[in-house]
Amino acid sequence: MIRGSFMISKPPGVEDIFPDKIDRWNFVLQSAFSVFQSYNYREIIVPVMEFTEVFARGIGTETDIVSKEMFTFEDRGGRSLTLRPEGTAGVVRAYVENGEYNRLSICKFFYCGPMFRAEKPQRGRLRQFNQFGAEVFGSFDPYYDYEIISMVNDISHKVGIDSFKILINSIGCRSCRSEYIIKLRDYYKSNHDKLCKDCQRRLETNPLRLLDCKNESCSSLKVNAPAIRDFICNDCKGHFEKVKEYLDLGNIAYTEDPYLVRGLDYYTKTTFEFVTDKLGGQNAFAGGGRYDYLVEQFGGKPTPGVGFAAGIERINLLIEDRPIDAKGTDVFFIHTGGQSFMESVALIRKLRLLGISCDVDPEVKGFKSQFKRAERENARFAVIIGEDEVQSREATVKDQKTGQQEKVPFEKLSDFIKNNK
RNA sequence: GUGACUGUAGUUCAAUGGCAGAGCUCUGGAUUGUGGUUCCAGCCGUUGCGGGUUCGAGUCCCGUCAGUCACCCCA
Repeated sequence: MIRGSFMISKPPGVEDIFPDKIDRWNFVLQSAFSVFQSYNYREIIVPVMEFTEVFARGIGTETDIVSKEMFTFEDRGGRSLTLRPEGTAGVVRAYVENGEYNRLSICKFFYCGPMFRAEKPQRGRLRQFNQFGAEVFGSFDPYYDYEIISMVNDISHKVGIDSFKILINSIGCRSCRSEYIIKLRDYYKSNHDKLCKDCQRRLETNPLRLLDCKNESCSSLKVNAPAIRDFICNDCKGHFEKVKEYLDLGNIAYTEDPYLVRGLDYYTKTTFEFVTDKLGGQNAFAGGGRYDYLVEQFGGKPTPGVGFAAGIERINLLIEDRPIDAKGTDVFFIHTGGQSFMESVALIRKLRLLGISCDVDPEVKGFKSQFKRAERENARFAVIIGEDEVQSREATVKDQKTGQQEKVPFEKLSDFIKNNK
């Protein structure tokens, strides 16, 4: 901080991302995009801001996300707006609002962008964070559950995440799940006194989450708790078996976790999470599942769906030791000022118009500092336009990798760079 | 949101309550116009911020802000 000035700082839990981190960022996004393309998914861009109703109805008013983690404010007309805490609800709203289900029987989308949750920040847990994700609309087929999981698996390998586990579960459909929840609630009610305070509240608000509690006395009750797999209907059971069959076929290893319960109410049947032990408490870097009633909840024609979202910052943390090629400029010009600089500027303009990346320091400095700068800019070539070169109309081109240099006439410079870079 | 810990130069870290320092980075130089290694020199601070105790506070106390970790939750 400069003395006498006052610091304007960023709000907690948001990040500035400088160029040295952008190479890794782009590598992750490009890897994801190329996998999306290989599965024939197409990009959709939806607003980061929606009417609060979109998330309240979509995600569920009793969830942690909606009840305490949303950035919500009023517009000037007094309508309640919210910065999106996740991507699916907005995509579903757009799908329904534009009547997309009338066009194609199956729609496959991917998206990426910032999400916002008012949580207490921690490493790998930000208030503004970025996700990419995908959604499929229009099919009950378990093939698509597999396709989504397979796609996340491919992206994870492609970006170089060393060790991760895929947890999968089925939480049933509308009918069998509610039957299960009644049984679950009965079981825990009879053990009400052994539950921690949080769980006594969960018993009313979100009984599925009882299975998630790490409190010792609560988790010991889990052993004898009714398990969802004993309650799901034949349809859900068959669906889950088929998903696993596809995963086996694709040689994709997974771990069944009968207690995997996700914090969004819209899921049905398949849920999954990609987890790692390298992110502390933030162990999931991707997650998703099926949501067969969400579209009709938004007033659309009943249309099933399945999707996932992955956290870009968390993925970056997982691969931060992995070297990424840093892109530098093609040519850094070295000059001695005056006419030498004027010739350089003219040549730079020509090369740039031909798509060759050039840079130069306009100040007159020693060769030593200019070469240092060329090094730092990761230049492929250093081109010297000094007094001798202006006289002979030949540039001295130094290959920064080999250290070799040669004379190249001004008019042949662009061809030389193009052919050798 | 609850609890614990941390906060010193651009950065990584030192400094029994007694003159705020080092490595790296950065800038310049080591005989005419050549980077990465080496050597020399230089720049960089109201010790996160605000109070208090003290002859004296980077150090102790209170508050505040931010970060980290755990809980919670999830990407």
